[in-house]
Amino acid sequence: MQSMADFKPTNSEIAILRVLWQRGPSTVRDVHSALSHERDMGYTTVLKLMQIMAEKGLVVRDDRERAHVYAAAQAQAKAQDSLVSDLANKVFGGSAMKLAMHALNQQPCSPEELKEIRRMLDELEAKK
Amino acid sequence: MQSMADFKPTNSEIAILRVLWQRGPSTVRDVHSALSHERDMGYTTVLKLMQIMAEKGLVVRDDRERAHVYAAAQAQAKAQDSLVSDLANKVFGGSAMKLAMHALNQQPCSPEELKEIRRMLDELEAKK
DNA sequence: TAGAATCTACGAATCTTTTCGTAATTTGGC
DNA sequence: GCCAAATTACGAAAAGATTCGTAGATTCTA
Repeated sequence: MQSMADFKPTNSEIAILRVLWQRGPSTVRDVHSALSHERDMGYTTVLKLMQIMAEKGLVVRDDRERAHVYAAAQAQAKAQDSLVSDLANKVFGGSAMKLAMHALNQQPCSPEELKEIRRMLDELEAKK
Repeated sequence: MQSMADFKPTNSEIAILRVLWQRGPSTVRDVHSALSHERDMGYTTVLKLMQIMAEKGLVVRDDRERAHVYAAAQAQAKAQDSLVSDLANKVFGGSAMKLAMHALNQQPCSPEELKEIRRMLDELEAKK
């Protein structure tokens, strides 16, 4: 079991990971196109960032083709958990529950969403 | 009503805010002492950070005494909300509920905590 | 096959964050 | 009053994150 204490993507890196999670393995051009809708970044800027991410192990690179194909090294859910737990530690004294309560309180939920959460709580309780 | 879209403390700044929220208005020495248990930071490093935070408006400074007294400019709950919403936007497509579900799933909750959450959900539903 | 387009590599500039040393000032103890 | 201790101000170095230009290689197209 790896600790993953070193999974700390920067904001730009998160933006890139988001694209990779959504699109699956992608080239620099793919990512650049996807990001260009929201961000104003040069092509080589994205390239450089992705090269650095490969060095850091945030992404894996397949360079069999001329246009290298990058994929997120971590599953989205796992990465999300790391980031949630990081925030819990930084600003909620380590309590993920407090974090959850703030999240639920600050954004209106639809009745379906509320139901979904209750269902999840039931499961949690059952698993106990 | 201020938008607060610019409330983006860095990690060190969050560590300092945490102390100010916990202790209330504090001097640089207070904060440095509190942080020294977990971090290895020089006194003037903390001082400089807090001066910068005052410039940015993250803290307010009372300089009537020789040892200036700093206080967090935002209530803890408000700041927590900003950071939660920021994370939701960055990695959960803006959905605070998804964030909450990840938080609840990844850390075991006590029965009391589960009850507390259900109570909160009831309130949310009632308020609708 | 020549030229245009596309790609990677990489150095370097810039900007932000974090760090701390030094100087100057004030306070407190003796 | 004097000296040691504590404080602020501030410059600047170090480290980290972001940006992009240019060079060189490969591929595509006419």
